[in-house]
Amino acid sequence: MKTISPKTIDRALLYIRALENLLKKKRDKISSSELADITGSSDVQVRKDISFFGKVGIPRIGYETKKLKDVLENFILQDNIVHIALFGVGNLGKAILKYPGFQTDKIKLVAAFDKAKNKVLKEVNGVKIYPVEQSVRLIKKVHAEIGIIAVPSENSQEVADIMVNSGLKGIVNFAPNRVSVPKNVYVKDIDFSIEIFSIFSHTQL
Amino acid sequence: MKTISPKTIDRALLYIRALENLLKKKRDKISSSELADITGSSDVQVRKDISFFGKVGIPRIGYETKKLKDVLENFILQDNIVHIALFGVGNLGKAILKYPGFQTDKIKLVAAFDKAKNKVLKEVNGVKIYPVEQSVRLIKKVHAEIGIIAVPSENSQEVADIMVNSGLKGIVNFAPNRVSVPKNVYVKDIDFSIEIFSIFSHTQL
DNA sequence: TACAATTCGTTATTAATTTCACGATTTATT
DNA sequence: AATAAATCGTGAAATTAATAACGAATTGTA
Ligand SMILES: NC(=O)c1ccc[n+]([C@@H]2O[C@H](COP(=O)([O-])OP(=O)(O)OC[C@H]3O[C@@H](n4cnc5c(N)ncnc54)[C@H](O)[C@@H]3O)[C@@H](O)[C@H]2O)c1
Ligand SMILES: NC(=O)c1ccc[n+]([C@@H]2O[C@H](COP(=O)([O-])OP(=O)(O)OC[C@H]3O[C@@H](n4cnc5c(N)ncnc54)[C@H](O)[C@@H]3O)[C@@H](O)[C@H]2O)c1
Repeated sequence: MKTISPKTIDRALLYIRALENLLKKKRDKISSSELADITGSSDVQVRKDISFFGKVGIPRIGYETKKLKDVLENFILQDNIVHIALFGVGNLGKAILKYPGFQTDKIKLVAAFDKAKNKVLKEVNGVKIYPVEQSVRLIKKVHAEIGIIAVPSENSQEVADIMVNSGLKGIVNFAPNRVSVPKNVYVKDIDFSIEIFSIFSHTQL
Repeated sequence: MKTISPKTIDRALLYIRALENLLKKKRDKISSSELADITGSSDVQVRKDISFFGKVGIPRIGYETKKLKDVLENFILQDNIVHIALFGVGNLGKAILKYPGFQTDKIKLVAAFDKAKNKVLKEVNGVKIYPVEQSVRLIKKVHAEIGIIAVPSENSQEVADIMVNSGLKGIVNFAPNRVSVPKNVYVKDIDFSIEIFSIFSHTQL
């Protein structure tokens, strides 16, 4: 039994969203090359990725939009809804709370936490902000799976520790430093400054 | 002459920042394995990456913090300052304007643009918000290199076109769709929802 | 019905990246 | 001086990922 590669998963997520958009536009068929254009890939890559999930395409026609979306979603997301807990309701945290992309039928931001007393117990975009002291209990109660770190880097490790104790299995870390977690917890760092430098270096080549 | 790999560049940026932090703490020596721990890599990977830049290490000792930082910076950033232009001063754009990481001695956010009349001509964190109509002229004037797209996805392509016309060579796109640009312009998509799904998938494996 | 055109699916090939293995260098110690 | 310990540097091996090449399937058409 072959295992799916992480790169294939990430591209499949792009395919899924592209397919959703196509469905909204009532496009019921799509070819590998058009899907490649939309998602910034190549037709071969698209077919190769999809082949992992079985034979879903129709030669000479392409893929049925709905069917392909269902096949990909079934494997990658099943009917799971991803529940998110946010730590830090400052500049970035507030923007995240207001982000409609985190309140869809597939993703729900279920709780926010802040250390500052004056931010606590307010509600932003339907999400209540709780004091950090209640976080472990509340996260377990709402069964969140993913945590977002949007606190200053000085506090990122303490937040990561709380997340681990709460049973979160995945973390997005926006603070510009790494946090230590047990190796069964997956951390993805998103570092704006490093991204800028990386792009800049790219343009210098 | 070997060319440097993009992955090495991205890790080198992490090394540089780690070295800066070590210097602040007056640590003047560092081993590949400790640098690996800090940056989430492996000691071999660190040495292999650094070996691209020459023989900078001292056997039995490690690397001189200052020297290694200089060598890496010299290759990757020279003494360039990266100038950024931001499009879209909404929830995310405002957070970015207030982000201190974008006002350092290596990165400067030099201009912001918005379509909405009521946002224009205000100043956030020392950066003035201009009407989009003036963007091409202003960006050329201040010699920005990198643009940030923080507008709704319906408007991302028009912003990308402006960026290309202004001569920007790199773009960070936070809108959840791809934009078309000439192939000499480098675009990095940062898609929060896809990141969440990706992490979630990881935790399911 | 035969043939051309189109697009998928898959194996083979190539390229890129990471990991391994180990020699070389330096310093400390007996 | 010889030996041990630590750490760098690097070619080779292994792994992972991307690309190419091409057969198979389907449909439209002469
Ligand atoms: N603002 C941006 O656009 C931006 C971009 C990229 C990364 N970041 C990073 O994201 C993080 C947050 O940035 P920001 O601009 O929102 O900062 P901020 O100072 O505006 O907000 C930080 C918030 O975290 C809260 N906090 C502190 N310690 C906490 C804890 N232990 N538990 C819960 N809440 C806690 C504070 O009360 C505050 O509300 C920082 O690490 C920053 O470097 C910010
Ligand atoms: N809020 C978040 O945390 C978040 C996270 C990830 C991605 N995003 C994405 O970032 C983008 C911005 O999100 P937001 O929450 O800030 O939205 P927002 O609606 O709060 O702000 C959008 C801003 O863009 C301006 N704008 C629209 N068209 C423009 C144009 N052509 N030129 C210049 N300015 C223009 C609007 O006037 C508005 O001020 C969206 O694409 C969103 O999907 C947001």
